[in-house]
Amino acid sequence: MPPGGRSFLTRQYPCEQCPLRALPAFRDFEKQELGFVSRFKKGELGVEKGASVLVEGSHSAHLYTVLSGWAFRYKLLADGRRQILNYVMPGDLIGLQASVMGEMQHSVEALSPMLLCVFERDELPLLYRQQPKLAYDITWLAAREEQMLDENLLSVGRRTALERAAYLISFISMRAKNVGLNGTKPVEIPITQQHIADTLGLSLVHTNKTLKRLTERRMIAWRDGGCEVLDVEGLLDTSGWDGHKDVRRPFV
Amino acid sequence: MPPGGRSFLTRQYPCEQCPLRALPAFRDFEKQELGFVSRFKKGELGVEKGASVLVEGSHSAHLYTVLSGWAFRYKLLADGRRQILNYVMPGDLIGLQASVMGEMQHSVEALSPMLLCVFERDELPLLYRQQPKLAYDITWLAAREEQMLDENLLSVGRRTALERAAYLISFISMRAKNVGLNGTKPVEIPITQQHIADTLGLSLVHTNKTLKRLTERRMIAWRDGGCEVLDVEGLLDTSGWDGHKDVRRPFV
DNA sequence: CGCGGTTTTGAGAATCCTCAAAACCAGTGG
DNA sequence: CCACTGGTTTTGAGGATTCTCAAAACCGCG
Repeated sequence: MPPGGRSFLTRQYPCEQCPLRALPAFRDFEKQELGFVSRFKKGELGVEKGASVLVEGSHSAHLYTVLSGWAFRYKLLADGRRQILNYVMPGDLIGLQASVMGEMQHSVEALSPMLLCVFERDELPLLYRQQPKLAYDITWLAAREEQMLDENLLSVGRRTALERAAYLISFISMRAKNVGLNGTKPVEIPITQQHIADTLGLSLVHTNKTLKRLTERRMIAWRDGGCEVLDVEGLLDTSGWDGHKDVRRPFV
Repeated sequence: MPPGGRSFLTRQYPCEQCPLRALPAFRDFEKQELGFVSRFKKGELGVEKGASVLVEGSHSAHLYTVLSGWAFRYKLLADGRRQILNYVMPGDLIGLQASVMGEMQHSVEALSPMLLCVFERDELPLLYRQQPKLAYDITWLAAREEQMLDENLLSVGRRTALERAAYLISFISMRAKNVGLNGTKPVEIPITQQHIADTLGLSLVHTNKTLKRLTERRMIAWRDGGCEVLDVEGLLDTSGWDGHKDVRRPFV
């Protein structure tokens, strides 16, 4: 049972009918791979909004793939300062660090209700032995996470507050659209300005004033506790970011 | 041939006599793994200080493990602002992103003369098929890089200038000591204050003033174009960082 | 209606930036 | 041997950004 309470177990989605597989963003599985993953998967874990999925310092016995919902990864300093490292969306793998290296060095918290596929950490070596292609996919995912972190670090280190905010929102928005969150409607991101502040490395007050400028330019709007993205092109433009090429990506 | 000029090829160190293997920081290989890596290795590449090892946007056909020397990974914004993402030391793998995902999203530049083991990107799938343990090691290395980036991002986003500087220098120093750079003498880091500034997300001037405070506290000293670390404990203390547990780590 | 969480606004203070110039230092060529 | 050069470090000063403190406004929910 994960820390942070409020969770439940189910077994609703057999891998053969995985809702993610239908999305064009993800690569197809071979039948044999599908069979392996199906055995590899131990069930589904539901977590409520605000619940901790993983906490820093723990030795989680599990590895998860997000089926639905949003979350974020973060670290804390001793006095409570928080840095959000990245956001987690459907198809993303969480807990790989602990699985591979032994201990979580960051925490993960749900931004919305989530459904997670549960895998056993101890069976990862088996996957590497029997499914080299899947093993390669896992490395692919790790490399992608690293790439996103590189970009985030560039942003926090070298972009201005306005550029940072525009970059972050367009980045999240594009990722969300890519995995079909919110369907075709304008993307709504379920976060508070405090989350944004803790991602950008800014104070809440200054973040608010920065977002106001984006709001005035009609690029975003704040609706019932979330950020609605109105003009991704405009955001990309003010951030000075190219955007991602969305290649077809693997997941497990 | 890598971009950035000034490089040469050799074949001096058979894997069986790899100088890294003697270090206590690295795990041992089984004979069979050693044989594979030995065939996997195509030769050695020497690069001079200041040379580009990899550049953003390229599709490098190679993957490297650092045998000796220092380097750094970085990204640039369109107007020239630079963010250094991490430093590269012996035993580190570089170019994995391009190998796995197709294109480099960052550049790598040598801080000192370096010697690199050269591998073929195209043979990586073969490694995954025949050597699951090595494949696992590569994932381990990717997860470790991610972990370092997380910590760097926390630093740049949430630590004060003084904490950041102290964290960075103690971090580099501990890594360097771990892989035996500079032997047992106090670690000397071959970087300029501009590098530090671009790592911390600060201006050169403010970085200089911040480093001066560390110098006055006798924690560091600047000697012939590099940073000498005098008091790691003091640095750790002022940074509010725990330091790394140094587990025995793999390399390829 | 009251409550807790979130957003918004104002204001003064601290941090950090840019501009500018000097000092320093190793290497080069005269 | 010395002057010159380019890169790096150091210092000063004014200005912009960002921070903290504080309070008000807003809003969904019980």
